[in-house]
This record gives sequence, structure tokens and C-alpha cells, in this order.
Amino acid sequence: MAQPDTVTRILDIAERMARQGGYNSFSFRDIAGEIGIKAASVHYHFANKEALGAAIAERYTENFLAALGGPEDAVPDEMIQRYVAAYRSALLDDGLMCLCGMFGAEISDLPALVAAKTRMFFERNMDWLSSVYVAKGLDAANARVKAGALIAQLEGAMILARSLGDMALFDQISATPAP
Amino acid sequence: MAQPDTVTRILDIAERMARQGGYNSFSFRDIAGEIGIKAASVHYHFANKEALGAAIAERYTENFLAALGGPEDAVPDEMIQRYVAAYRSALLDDGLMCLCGMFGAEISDLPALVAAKTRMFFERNMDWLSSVYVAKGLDAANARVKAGALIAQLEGAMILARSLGDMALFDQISATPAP
DNA sequence: ATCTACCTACCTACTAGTAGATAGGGAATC
DNA sequence: GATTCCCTATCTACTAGTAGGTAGGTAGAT
Repeated sequence: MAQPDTVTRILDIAERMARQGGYNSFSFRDIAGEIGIKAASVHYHFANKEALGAAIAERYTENFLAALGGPEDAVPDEMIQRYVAAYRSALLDDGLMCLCGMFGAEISDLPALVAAKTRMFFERNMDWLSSVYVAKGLDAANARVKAGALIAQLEGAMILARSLGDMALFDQISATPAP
Repeated sequence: MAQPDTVTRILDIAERMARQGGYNSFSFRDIAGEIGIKAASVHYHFANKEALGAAIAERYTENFLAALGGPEDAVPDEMIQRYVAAYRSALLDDGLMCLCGMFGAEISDLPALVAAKTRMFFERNMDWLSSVYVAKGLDAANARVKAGALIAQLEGAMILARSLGDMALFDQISATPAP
């Protein structure tokens, strides 16, 4: 079975570890150990931890948005469904938190570059979802709040479902208006 | 100015650090340094890190629920407002994440005792809010989902507001139905 | 005399990060 | 066609600092 290249494997492992326990839970040593190289060799590919953290956040964002497609690929209600499904798959297929939900919780403790990439994830998601709500007829300001409300509910639903060990709760929550 | 006792100071500092960067971001050494004692002395009060982590989660839960009062202290809509205000105060007065929202994100990486206390926070919050929604006329199953939806949205709104550096977004989201 | 709350001094394991060596591959030069 | 040279990806060996945790001691209060 053709293994992906080392850089990809480093990113995969770092992402998985970060999505389990946050920024402080992945280490050069553990990543290297899992691949079967030395910790120093990981530094050849990523100069320091901040760069690696930023790289996984950026790759996660790109993959996430790419999976969504353009916000006008289908009618608004279908795009909203697709957006919910993206979180659902992150939670249930991977069995992990959203990387940027995790980093977002820790944002005030993250190195600058990682914090910036995390923020970009949310800004780009807000833009994507806002334009869906605008297509649905809302004005820009209301669309933005509506986008924020959905992102917040989905990130929170992941935390809650995982904490209570009740994955079905994620689906129930994502179909329910909150306040 | 009468300082609180050492145990309280340890808990205060550990909680603040954990609410900034998660379970891996507080250390016996840093806590001791801030108080002006030695790291070994912290072990006199808390045998190990797991015990300290569990203690802050438990204290956080008790304080949080105590601040809410009984779920039938006032009419349901007022109790819901009070619930939202509790999160608002955690975010804006303290300038920090919800401790158990943070721990909830990391739950799969936490020591057993800390994970259990985190889960208890959410279970007790679900119970509290569910009974408010039951008082509003919902049946038990729907009340539970509605409770989950609100908790999720509030936890997520904290992450989003902090990540985007837009605290006003928290209030806008907490007044908006999500899907 | 015992208990409380600390201390010193230490241990082992892990942290990110650096310097310098090396083995192998490809390309340009003689 | 062999030699030289550079590039890639890794290694060994190291540094300085931090992690949680422990053993044993001590000053002061009850």
C-alpha cells in the first residue's frame, strides 16, 4: 500500500492529535515516533511547532471549504444542509472535534500564526454561509448573524455530543432552533 | 487586602489557565510561581494533576449552577434569559472560555476523573434547562433537545466571538435561532 | 506531640529546537 | 564514462528548559 509522503503523514498525525487534545497535545516526538523517523527529522519539514500548527489549520480550512463547494452550487436550503453535513462528517466519520473549533477555544493561548489561521477559518466560513443566507433573502447584517448562529450551534453540538457520549444528540440539535 | 487561602488561590489560577488554553496549559510550577510557593507545595493540597483538574471542574459546575438558582425561581422565559446571562458573564466579565466547554472539546484526551466531572457539568446543565423547557410546556424529549441546542449555541458562540475578536457577536447569536 | 503548610532537593520523562554528519540520487562538468 | 557537486531526507547527539511527581525535613500553631 503506497504510503503518502512524509509531509502529508506529519500533517495527518498532527491534525488528528490536535483534534483530540488541542495545540499542546501534539509533539514532534510523538509524530515522529508514529511515522518511524526521528523528531529532528520533522523539523526538516516544519521549522517549528508554530509553523506546523499553522499548516494543519490552513490545510483543514482549505479541505473543509473545498468539500462544501461554492455557496451557490444549489438552492440555499440544500447548501445549509450540506454545511451541517460537513460538521456531521467531521464528528462521526473522523470521530474527532473540528480542528478550528478546538483551536478557537484555545485561541488566546495560541502562537500568533496559528491564531491567525484559526480566525481565517471562521471568517471564511462566515462569508460562505452569509452568502447562502443572503441568497435566501436576508440582508447582509442579518445573514452574518444567522451564519454565526449556525456555526456556533454546530461547534457546540460537537462538544456536547462528545462530552455526553451521545452522538445522536448532534443530529437532534442541528435540526433544532436554539433560543 | 486579605488574600484567599492557598487552596482557593490554586483553584483560581488553575481555572484561569485552563480556561485560556485547556488542560495542558496549567502546570504546578506556574501556579506555584504565581502564588509565591514551590511546585512541590501544590502537591500537598492536590495529590496530582488529575485531582486538581477534577477539582476545578467540580467547583466551576457548583458555582455555575448556584448562580443560576433553581430552574423554577421565575417564569421559564426569564430563566432562559438568566441562563444566557450566565454564559455572557463567563465570556465578558472573566474574558475567558467556559471551563467545561474547553474541557468538553478535549474530552477524549482528559484523565478519567476530569472527563467525568466535565460530563457532569453538561448533564446537570441539560437537566436544569430541560426542566425550564418542560415548564414552558414541552414534553421531556423535546425539552432535552431544546436544552442541548441552547447549550451548544452558547458554547459555540463563545468560541466564535473570541476567535473573531467580536464580542458583540455573542449577544447577536444568543438572540438568534440557528438552522 | 502532633498537625499544617510549607520547604529543599531530587528524579525521570518529555519539550522544542539546533548542529553537524551521512547516504543516496540527479545533474552538470571534465 | 567517470567525477564532481549539490540537493533531499534522514540520522546522531546534543542543549536548555519544563513536566509531573516524590522523599524527607522543618518552623510554627494547636
